[in-house]
Amino acid sequence: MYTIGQISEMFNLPISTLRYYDKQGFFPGMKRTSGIRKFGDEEIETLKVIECLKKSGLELKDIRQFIDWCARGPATYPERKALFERQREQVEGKIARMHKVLDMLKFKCWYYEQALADGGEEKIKAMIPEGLPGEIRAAYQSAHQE
Amino acid sequence: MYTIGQISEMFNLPISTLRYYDKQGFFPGMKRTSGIRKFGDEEIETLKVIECLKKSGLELKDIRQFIDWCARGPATYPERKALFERQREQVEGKIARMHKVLDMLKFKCWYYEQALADGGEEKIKAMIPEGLPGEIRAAYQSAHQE
DNA sequence: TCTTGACCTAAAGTCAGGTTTAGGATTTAT
DNA sequence: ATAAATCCTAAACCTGACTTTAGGTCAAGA
Repeated sequence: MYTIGQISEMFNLPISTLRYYDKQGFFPGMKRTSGIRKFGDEEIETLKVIECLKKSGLELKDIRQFIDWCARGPATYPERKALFERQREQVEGKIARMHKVLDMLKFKCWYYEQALADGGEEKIKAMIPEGLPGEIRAAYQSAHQE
Repeated sequence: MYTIGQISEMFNLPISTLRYYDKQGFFPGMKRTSGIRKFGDEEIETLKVIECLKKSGLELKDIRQFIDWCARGPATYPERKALFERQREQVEGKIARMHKVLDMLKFKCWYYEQALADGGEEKIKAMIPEGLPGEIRAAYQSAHQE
């Protein structure tokens, strides 16, 4: 069993955030001794899931909904499964979009490297898109499609 | 030249957002005819860069800083280059973290599929982590390390 | 015993990034 | 020429996710 301060260090989250999560109902079974919160294995796993679902783009109220499903037992397995499948798709899409962002950034890195070497942008601008070197052209086109 | 409504459709952004960006100084050279905004190629490229930098995790005030650098000419090439290199690293890190999130989600998808098949979680919980099938064990361990 | 550090609550405050509202002006189609 | 759609501004409002404040309780070491 851990105190709020230990969990704060463990997860690198402010104490105020942990209290806020508790107030929002994320730790329904948490024990206390004379008012002081005791975080156990269950709460630690919950925090891992909160972090995961947050990073997947879910809002706290929807994470709260998941916590409620957990408390309602096996009858909600289908909802929980569907949630994770949905978030999995979301994250797969997100990663794909991030690769496009990365292509734009790669192009811009090259662009300013050239601009710095040439002392201006005119020469580069005239190269877009046909005259760009192969790898850069691919990044440019990936970033500018649609 | 395009009206705000056309740009709104083109980028799938609310008109109010475009006006908000304008008010924040993102289109310093934008023309108007009798008060009505005219978006040109420059503004379109700016919007693409805003979208890219936003998705890379940059705040609007830092994107605004970049716009100001652009207006100050070639003297700021080093700052602009450094910005894109920094954001490129950020996004590479972000993608790596998203793969870990994805591993957690894959594990949870499998978990609830099993729970649904078994009618309970006891059997699965007893398998963690040694008894898990290879691919699932890898995802579990990737998601639970540190 | 006393004091210091870690814990507690409720309620108000903060911040980013917009969105809505209210009241007009302009442009386009009929 | 008039009606409908689209544009404008300033200012107030909103949302999510915390954080800070103010005032107090608890536990462990000197």
